[in-house]
Amino acid sequence: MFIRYILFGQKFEIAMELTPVTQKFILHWGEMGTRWGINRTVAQIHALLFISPKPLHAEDIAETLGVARSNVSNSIKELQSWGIIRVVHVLGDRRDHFESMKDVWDLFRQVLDERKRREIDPTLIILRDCIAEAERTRSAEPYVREKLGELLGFFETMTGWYEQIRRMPTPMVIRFVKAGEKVRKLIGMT
Amino acid sequence: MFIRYILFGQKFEIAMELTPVTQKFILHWGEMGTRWGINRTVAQIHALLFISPKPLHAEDIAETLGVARSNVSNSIKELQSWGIIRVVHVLGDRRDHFESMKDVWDLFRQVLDERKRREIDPTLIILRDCIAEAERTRSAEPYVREKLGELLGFFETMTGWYEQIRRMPTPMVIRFVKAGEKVRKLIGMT
DNA sequence: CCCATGTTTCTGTTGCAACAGAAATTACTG
DNA sequence: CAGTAATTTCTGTTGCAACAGAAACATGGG
Repeated sequence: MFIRYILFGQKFEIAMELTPVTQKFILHWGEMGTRWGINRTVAQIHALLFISPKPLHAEDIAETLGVARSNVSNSIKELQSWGIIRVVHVLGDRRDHFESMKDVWDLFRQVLDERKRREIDPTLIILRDCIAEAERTRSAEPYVREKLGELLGFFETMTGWYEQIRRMPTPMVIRFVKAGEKVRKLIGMT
Repeated sequence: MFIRYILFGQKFEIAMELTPVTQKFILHWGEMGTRWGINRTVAQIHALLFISPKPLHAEDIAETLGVARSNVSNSIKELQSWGIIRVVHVLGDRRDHFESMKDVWDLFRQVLDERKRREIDPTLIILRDCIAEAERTRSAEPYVREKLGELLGFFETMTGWYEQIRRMPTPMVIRFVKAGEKVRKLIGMT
């Protein structure tokens, strides 16, 4: 969010202020992030890149959000690990520029995929482990085994379902979701 | 998780150790909590109550998990605010005992409801606000308006869909989810 | 009405993620 | 192969959520 110009053969840039609307959105997105276990700054940077019409470089981001350059660097790395931003290059500029995944549906799918990989899959493993060990050693109370089993069943059903959705192309997912009422009736009849 | 006994007319209780399986589960659940923006201790307490065959009182919980009594008190309040644990009373015992919602599907539905109420609904409001203001003042770039609109559309579609699911009784939800493949085909044909 | 038991609130402490700024490293250019 | 621009890594700091323990408060029973 800089304005760039050249004067007497020298480059200048001044930080462009965010509009109130943009600010409000970025701040809210940051708060939402914290509620979902994502660092506030990371979420803010993502919000900024998401609504930015053009890719931004790290200095831009640092200046616009008022955080340290190093902080941006690490946050960018975090966002990359989530696979939701990528590096692009601008002609005549050596600096890395970053842009967010722009399609909302793809974006959320990507986040869900990552969360599944990082959190749900390990949980499935742990639950299976626990159940196996409880079964083997007979140490745990039957009730514990029962409950862990129910939890595992739940997660397995849900991931299985997600795998289905996951394979659909975006337009089909949208159709699927929007057909909620219709589907409900169909299933109700089954 | 205490063993209680009476000796020479005096009550004794000793803290019962958690089985390795139970420990493993509680610790993992705690970590999962932190990843989703929920306090570790809160999540651990919930895990403990979930797999406990009988309601536990605060002292029990504090002793078993090795945290301060006051910490348990506040965490309990937090869990109650999520609506996933409730107070029960045991005959001949003045203390409050707590038990978790026991049905996995109900439990997750409850959590989803709360998250929607706390996070999604406010986000919808903010987004509508932002878009309205951008529309009114014409201050924001068209691109920003466009992106905010897409985001709003996404959230509206998803919440609309969730409302549908929300109204189904649990067995129907399960059927619905398990019928994933079938539904996919139905929609594909639509 | 007082004592015992149980719970919540208050207050000060602590551990750690988040962070800034400096230093080191890497990549480019003329 | 300097010299500069860009980025990452390192190191020390800080703010705050999480927490423990004490104090205050509530409740029930004899």
